[in-house]
Amino acid sequence: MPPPMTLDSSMQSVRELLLARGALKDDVLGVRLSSRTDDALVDLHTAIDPAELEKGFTAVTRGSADGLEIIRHSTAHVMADAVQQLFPGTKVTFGPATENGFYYDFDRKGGGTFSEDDLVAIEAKMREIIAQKAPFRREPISREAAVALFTKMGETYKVEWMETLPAGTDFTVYRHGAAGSEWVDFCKGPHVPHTGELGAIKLTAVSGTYWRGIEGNPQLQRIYGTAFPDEAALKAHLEQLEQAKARDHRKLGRELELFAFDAAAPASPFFLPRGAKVYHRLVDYVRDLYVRHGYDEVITPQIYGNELYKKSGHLANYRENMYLAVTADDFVDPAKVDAIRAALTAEHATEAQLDLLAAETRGVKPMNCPGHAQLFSHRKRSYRELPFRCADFGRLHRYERGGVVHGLARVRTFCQDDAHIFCTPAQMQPEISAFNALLDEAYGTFGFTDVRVRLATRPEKRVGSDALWDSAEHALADAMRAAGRSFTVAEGEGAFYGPKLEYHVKDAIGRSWQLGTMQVDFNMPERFELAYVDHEGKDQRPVMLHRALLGSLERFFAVYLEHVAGNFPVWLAPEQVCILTVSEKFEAYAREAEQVLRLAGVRVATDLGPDKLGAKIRAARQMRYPYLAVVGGKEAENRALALRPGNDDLGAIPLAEVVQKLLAEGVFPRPQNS
RNA sequence: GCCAACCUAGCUCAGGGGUAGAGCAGCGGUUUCGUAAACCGCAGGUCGUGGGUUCAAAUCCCAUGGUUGGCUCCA
Repeated sequence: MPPPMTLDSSMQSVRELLLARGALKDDVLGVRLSSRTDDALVDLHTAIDPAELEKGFTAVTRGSADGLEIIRHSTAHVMADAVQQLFPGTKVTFGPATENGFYYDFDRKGGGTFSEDDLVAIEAKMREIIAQKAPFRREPISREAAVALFTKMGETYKVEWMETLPAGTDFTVYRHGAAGSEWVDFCKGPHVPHTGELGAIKLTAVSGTYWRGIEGNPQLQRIYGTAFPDEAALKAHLEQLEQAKARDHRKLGRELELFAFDAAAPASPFFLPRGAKVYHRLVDYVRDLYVRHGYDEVITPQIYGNELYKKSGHLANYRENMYLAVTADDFVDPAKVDAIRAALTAEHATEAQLDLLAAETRGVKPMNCPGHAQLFSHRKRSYRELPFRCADFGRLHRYERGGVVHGLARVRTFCQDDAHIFCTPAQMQPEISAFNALLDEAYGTFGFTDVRVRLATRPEKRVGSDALWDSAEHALADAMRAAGRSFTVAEGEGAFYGPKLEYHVKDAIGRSWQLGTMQVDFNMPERFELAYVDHEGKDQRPVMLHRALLGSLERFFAVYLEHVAGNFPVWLAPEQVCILTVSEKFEAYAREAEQVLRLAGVRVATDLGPDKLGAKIRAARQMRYPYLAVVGGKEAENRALALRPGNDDLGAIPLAEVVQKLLAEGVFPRPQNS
């Protein structure tokens, strides 16, 4: 063990400082210092200048968000300790706390993997370490000593990481365990006082990952776990996971007969009649918005010759995600087939290869934008036509790798409520503002009130001048400010052709989803040499705004289905009401009532079978019809329906009134003034 | 694609070398019933697929398809 570095005599541990002030409560794990802007979270082990504490601090307790992070980070250390005890020769890499727990990435000796049985053993070993209540210790160390120590330990990943750290970085190690058999990690902390502070732990999963997240780097084994201040909090977390499972859209989709998947077309949904009704209602709702917000819908081809995708850049940059459409005639010349195969599979296709693909192959569209650019340039355009808001519900196909597909949320065929707005540079800002208003209306309709926006700015690899980027980014930012909306900036995360706004919503159980997007694109108009004639008769280059409201409708279907846990509102539900007979004696009237509702345009289901009413209500509730309508002797006699929304009971209502009520509730939601 | 796991009736799941099971759903019958499960019966599966080991494979092994959880969080 290298000797600890001598500390500046003015430094004192946070523990001592708090103790002297009488502020060291049992549940305090550290402090947040007001004097520091970043890395303000400091544990009890850390030595600081007492003056720093004087400037103000907040005690970090076990129950706080900061405390939770400390607990989880320390639990990750304990897990790594357990793993190295049970599996000697395993190398450690990174092990951070995360939003829902923690993980640690390992390189197991000989490239071995961990099984779920291993997790059980590791968790048992962790509990042993925790029971020892062994103290954590923090130790500042010189770069040279750290490199020497971890080199000697054979921790090559740690050493590699140290070598990437800039000069002047403070190096520290943390140890825990009994003297003589301490587990040590190169770590900046913070950590709990001793392992006894931990306890409510659970290892949850094991997965493969790559060193520093880069494909091609050595394959590591990641073990996931979670930890909480106490067992009750852990139990609550696990129960919440169960709840999320209960409203999983894949489960609801099956149970409510909305959609299905089949190995005949992996990751491609079959929308069943009930699901298709909802899907079409969603599309028609967006169309209803479009009418009032000045969009024009177009219908464009599914398959294009690849010249188009060469022009747009997709063939060079997106072909691994594209489906090709072939015909028997494409296979008559074997030499050509070989050349096409070579061009398709080349990591960086040459210009000649791209030309070959463009000339000889067709692609199924993965995006609408190239087709819309083509449509725009189909004839001469005047400034009087702008902005041209070109909407398209075209079906898109993208080949997604097997591991990333997920129910309806990530599929290989889908449709977006997509539109491209062709406008002048001066029109950008008002168009963006108008889109915000449109988006507010739509999201409000679906009950997504917690909307967060990220502005993704210019990436390193980009096209267009800095002046254009400035104006594009300002247009997005100014429009957001004008609408009084806050946003965060995601530096360098924009698309190569322009910056974008990403709209994220939180669903009913607090999960965040990206739905809408607004992108400013200078690239595509350039590539397609798009032009409009200005009022002086000169050609000008339009800007393309690429925007989606709900995003992929498949994905939105999934998000919304989980958000409402299957309980669609009357305007969207596959069937708005289900008629139930008290006994089969009332079938005739029930059928008549069904017909009246149906002819009026109400979506209606029936259960006229021989079951008892209680059983029918139970079954109908499980199908989540917004309204149940009971038909018995009284209703048949009075030409009424006993209407039951949810668990409520409105009693008998005349049939004609029911029709009016359901029609009124079934229209697309609109703001008051439109 | 990579790591781990799973795949048995339409759905949820039992069975883990020795003749394929249950509940729900479906179908038939009895009951004709007033607000979250009436009763009786019938039918339904080459245990994802292909190969192997074995006297014998749903069960063990290999391959393959599909599915699920991960592969963004940085010492």
